[in-house]
Amino acid sequence: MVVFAGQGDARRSMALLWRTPGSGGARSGPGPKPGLTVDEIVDAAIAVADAEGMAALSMRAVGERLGRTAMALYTYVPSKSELVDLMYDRALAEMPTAYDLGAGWRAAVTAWAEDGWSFYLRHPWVLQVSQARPVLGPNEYVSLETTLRILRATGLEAGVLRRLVGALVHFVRGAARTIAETRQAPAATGVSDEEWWYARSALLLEVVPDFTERFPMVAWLGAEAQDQPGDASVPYLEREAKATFKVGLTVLLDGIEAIIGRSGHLAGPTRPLGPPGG
Amino acid sequence: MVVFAGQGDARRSMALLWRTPGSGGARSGPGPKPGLTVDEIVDAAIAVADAEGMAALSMRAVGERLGRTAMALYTYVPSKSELVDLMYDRALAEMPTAYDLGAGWRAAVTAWAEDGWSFYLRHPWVLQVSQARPVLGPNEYVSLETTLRILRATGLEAGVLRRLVGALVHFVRGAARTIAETRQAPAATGVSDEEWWYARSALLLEVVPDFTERFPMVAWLGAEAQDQPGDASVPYLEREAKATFKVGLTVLLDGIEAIIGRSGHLAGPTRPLGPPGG
DNA sequence: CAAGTTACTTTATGCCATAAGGAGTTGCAA
DNA sequence: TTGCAACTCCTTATGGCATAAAGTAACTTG
Repeated sequence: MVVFAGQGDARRSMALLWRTPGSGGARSGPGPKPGLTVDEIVDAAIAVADAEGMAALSMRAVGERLGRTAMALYTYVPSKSELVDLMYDRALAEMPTAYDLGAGWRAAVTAWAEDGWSFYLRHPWVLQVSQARPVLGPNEYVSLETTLRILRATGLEAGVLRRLVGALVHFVRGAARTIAETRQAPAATGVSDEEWWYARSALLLEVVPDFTERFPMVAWLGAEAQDQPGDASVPYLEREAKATFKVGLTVLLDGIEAIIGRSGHLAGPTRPLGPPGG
Repeated sequence: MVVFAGQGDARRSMALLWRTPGSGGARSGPGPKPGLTVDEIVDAAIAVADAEGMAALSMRAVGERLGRTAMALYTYVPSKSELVDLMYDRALAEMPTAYDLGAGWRAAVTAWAEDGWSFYLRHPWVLQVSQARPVLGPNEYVSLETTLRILRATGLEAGVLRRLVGALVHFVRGAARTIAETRQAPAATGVSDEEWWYARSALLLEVVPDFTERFPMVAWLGAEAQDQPGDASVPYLEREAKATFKVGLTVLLDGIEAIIGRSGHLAGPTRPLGPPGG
């Protein structure tokens, strides 16, 4: 039998994620009582990442917040990367798990997307957790199940549904990422967005005096943006990002409606809409 | 007059990006001749990032590729972050700058999105360059101008157009990111996707024996995915990601058509479609 | 030819994750 | 009751990172 590299570690991290008995809290045997729990460490780590960004998340920073050294954490968590996995899954628990389909799938998807949007803005670092080797934790699946329950109401077949979920998630994450990164930047660099843009656009015109001739469409769009009135209490970039989110979502939902119309005509009687008994 | 922090540095990096005279190549004055150019360094850095990912991009690695120490690079480039900006803008130069609108905007946007897709897969690290403080280099604007020239053909007004560009970019980047991260992972961890998934899903069923009952929709969608025949030469994840990209793009384009239809009816005669003389 | 400028190196500082090796605490078995 | 094994938590490497500081050598201009 082939034993893949790290399979032992994989078992431990799965146990941690799913809170298999014995992986979480108080022990019985000899030795000093644990002064911390995995949950406390995960919470502290989330607090650090929320406040100072993923880049500032170090084992030392988390340990300090709990009155320990960096190395103390390794008693509870195998490595930083497993800690990030735990943070990710724990944060995901904040996502709502039920949506009312009474007003139709479109309203439900809109609510879901808005919830995702505000979730990512609450925890911007989540967007930096790689999806390559996904965190197969309980809340990832709860969240996916919730999304699928909504989208099943479109009546589309499984293959299209699967890809639709992907496309929607790509869009929501991408839209949120813009603001998430924007919000990290001032804290990280000590320069506000206004200062930065003011200085940079002055420099741009200095270095590229013929900007308007070289990039007429860009200049035109920029000029039109100036004209818009706006609530000054919300920074311009945030207002614009939210507007992009709304427009994009409308477009996506309109597109889904179009596909539903087509598949209804083309495919005749629809395929089964879910698992037996769903 | 207020001098913002780092404005001097900002001027230098703008000069580097836009290749203002004196910022690039051979000098005249005393001292040894420069053995390198900024371009050579940027190319070497891109080569490192393409081959080993953004995480492996260190000043040492770039220097080594050029037979220098890490510190030698600081003669040419103010810091690593400026180097990344230069890499970003230089890579962006690969994006096509002209699209035929003869077959309509829909065909052109599709071609544009496909080009973006393959660009991001050629240079996955580009997706890790923060958009918070955008790299205001020439090729960013060339690329934006190109996109706008295509989308102007939709006849939509400036505000909607601006947000549409954002939404499309979010989607393309998001879709590409999935594969980009997937491709980095095996090299970074030494475990192939197949091995990883095989081990992980076995563990999942072991830790969560009641998976199908807890997540019926997820299980259903997973089962349906198994049934699909597929070209075995392309890894499953990549095939699926490409399919997500195609479905999502179709949905977006259908949605744009829907919006065009509505705005035509509601807004009456359209607003000017671009800059004067565009 | 001397002086100043510049390319490039070595060395040092202070971060980071984490391996290794204690030190002290606790429960259980002899 | 004693002593050992297990355990938490600490200190101290080790090797990576960006980059500051200072040194060396090459080159041009006065």
